[in-house]
Amino acid sequence: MDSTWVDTSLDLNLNLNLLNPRSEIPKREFKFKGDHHFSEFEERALVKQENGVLVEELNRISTENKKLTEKLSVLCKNYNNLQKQYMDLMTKNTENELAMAKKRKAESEDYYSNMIGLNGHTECSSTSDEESCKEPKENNIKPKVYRVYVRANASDSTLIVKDGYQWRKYGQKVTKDNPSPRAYFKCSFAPSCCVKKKVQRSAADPSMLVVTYEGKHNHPQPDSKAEQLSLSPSNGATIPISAVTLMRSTSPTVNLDMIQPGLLFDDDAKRSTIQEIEAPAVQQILVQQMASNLTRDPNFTAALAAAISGRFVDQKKKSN
DNA sequence: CGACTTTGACCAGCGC
DNA sequence: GCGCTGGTCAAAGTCG
Repeated sequence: MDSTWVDTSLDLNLNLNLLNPRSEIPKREFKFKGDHHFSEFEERALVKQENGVLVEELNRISTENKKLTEKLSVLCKNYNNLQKQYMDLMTKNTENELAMAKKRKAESEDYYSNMIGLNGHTECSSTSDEESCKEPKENNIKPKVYRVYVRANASDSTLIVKDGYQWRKYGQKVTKDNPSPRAYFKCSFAPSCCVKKKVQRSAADPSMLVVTYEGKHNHPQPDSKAEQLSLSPSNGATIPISAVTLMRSTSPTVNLDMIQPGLLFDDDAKRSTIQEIEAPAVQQILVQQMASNLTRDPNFTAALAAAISGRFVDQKKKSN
């Protein structure tokens, strides 16, 4: 979907002629009209007339603003519905994939036993936290893997993705298929937490960071304020967590013991598709939220009105 | 001084 | 067995 799905430019439909007293609005010639001096009465009448036109125009703009706000909220509603439907569809597809994988697994038990664990568990599910870290390796159970794509500044070499959790970097490696290094992080908030994440720039699109999460946190999110997943600090931009959730929903959420390994890691083709879907999706959400916030904010409308009136006063001064 | 990052060394898995 | 590769360790360095 194109990011121009909603026009965010504030077309206030200001009749600039309104701001230019030299055009349609009756010219104010207070002092002379030929040899004729306006009387104070005539002068007041002219001002009154002009004020009337302005008030009328202001009312028209307010009405139009209301209409636009309504249209925007309808658009948001429709978008949310579509997103919900899309999520449902994705969930169904994932379930189907898992079912197919199960079927294949049953058919070719030998093949899968060589490639992956036989146990159906996909998460650290043991009773103690310590065990939850060790057991997957011992029993050949792979923890749940989430892959998230995050847009980041291409010039920023740091592989830091703030997601609200506390991470300790324990390694960095240049991999074969990607010139940019891969950084390895462990959750450092709780010593017993075994969640790891890998961050690497996408080979296809250096502006995208590929974040792979492994395992499940066994503690609450330490930074509750960090509901937004922000990009590297240098650019200061943030992506709302809803956007990331959406991205995750489109990326292959996989259970290693169910899906053929090739489907999981040979995902270059998938990745390009994912990027095509995700990048505009994030932009849409940003645009949507910005527009929604702006139209709901009374301060913004007040500031807008002030700016318009200020500009009008400026123009008037200039024309005088 | 403690927490965190960097980086070279080491290890395990895999293919040939 | 050997080499390649990804993942991890741990000592040294850095920073607040």
